[in-house]
Amino acid sequence: MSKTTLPKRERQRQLIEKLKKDPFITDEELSDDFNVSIQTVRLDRLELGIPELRERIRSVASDNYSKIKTIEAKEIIGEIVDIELGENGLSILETTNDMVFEKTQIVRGHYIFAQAESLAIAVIDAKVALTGVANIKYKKPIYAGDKLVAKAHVHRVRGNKYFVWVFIRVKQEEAFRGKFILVSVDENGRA
Amino acid sequence: MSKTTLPKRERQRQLIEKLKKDPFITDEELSDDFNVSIQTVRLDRLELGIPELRERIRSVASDNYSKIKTIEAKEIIGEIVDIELGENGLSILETTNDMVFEKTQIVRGHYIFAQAESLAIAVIDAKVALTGVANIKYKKPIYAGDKLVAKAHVHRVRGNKYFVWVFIRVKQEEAFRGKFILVSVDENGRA
DNA sequence: CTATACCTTAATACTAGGTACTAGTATTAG
DNA sequence: CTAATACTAGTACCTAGTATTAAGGTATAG
Repeated sequence: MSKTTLPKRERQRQLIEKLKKDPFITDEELSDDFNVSIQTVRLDRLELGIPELRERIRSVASDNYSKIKTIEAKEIIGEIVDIELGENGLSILETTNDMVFEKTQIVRGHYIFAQAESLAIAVIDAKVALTGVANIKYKKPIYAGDKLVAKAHVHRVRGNKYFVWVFIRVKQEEAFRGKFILVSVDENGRA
Repeated sequence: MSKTTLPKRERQRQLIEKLKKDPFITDEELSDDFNVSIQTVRLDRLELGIPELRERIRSVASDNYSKIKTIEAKEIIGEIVDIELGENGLSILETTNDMVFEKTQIVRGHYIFAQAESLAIAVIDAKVALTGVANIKYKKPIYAGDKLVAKAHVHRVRGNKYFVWVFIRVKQEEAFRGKFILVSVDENGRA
């Protein structure tokens, strides 16, 4: 951008920004960008306590390694602690900071929906299921850290249609209720 | 484990396994584990086409970096391509293999729900919103690769309640419809 | 106007975790 | 016995650094 060199303060501020956005930048590239020597970049990093490229990459990798693992394990969202196939089930979801709206710290609705739907699907005694209809209501906001306890109950079965009710409570207080009509399908996804 | 060295085949098989489970192992550690020289490990990697530690870490990092980014960018699920605040909006979600039930390749309902809810929240002209009630219906199964086109329309506003209808189509065919009642809240999450 | 402090650059020695290559030994099969 | 296969050893080189010492430049205070 600009050819003139920035004052130290500003340069360091931008350095932090830059590496936050993209931690995969070498000192050499940075020294080019800022139009200073590579030593200056290194002094800056030292002052700011920013580790070297390889460490940055390593931490991105190991941070996300476990993170991704848990996200993928989320075929079913929430941990099923008790289930009676075709009858009822109970699952628990510990909400985290990843699940919230930044501004309000309120857990995004679809995580709650996902827990409920996952449990509803798990509880019915069919190979594969599809949500047909859901009628849901959020009763009160849920915050990061809240432990959601979902109870599902198979209300009625008619043909390949399952009527499942799910209630989610936080500290004994009802936070969500949903009625799902699930449709079991064959291997080809036909109802 | 065993002090005796394994036959080459078996060692290489285990090497692959090991690095799959944990890609953060150096050649030196591997040579210790397998009780062979570091050169042997390197020959093995060369034969098997396994890159060096730093490359492995780098790819874990960058793979997951974008993956995490998109997951985190999931403040809004799907890409909003058009929006008239308070009126209507349009978003597109390209479904991927990450989103499906393994057995049937059918996209999990909560992704669809999330797209619809995200758009509904985005379209209303309020700082923060919370889903109060939703009435939804899945009309047909959606498969990995399908492009979901969601249209939201603000139906009515009453006080801090917004009635938003969302329709999702796949190749012009309706796949989902939902009616959301969204509640705007203040900074403290109160309605 | 000079002295001091700070900023920047340069240069050198050293590190981890490799690649690429050459040269060798040990073991086994035919 | 010979050839093939498996393994080990060692060297030169690379990248992206750390750590340290030294040397200039500039701005500001006295």
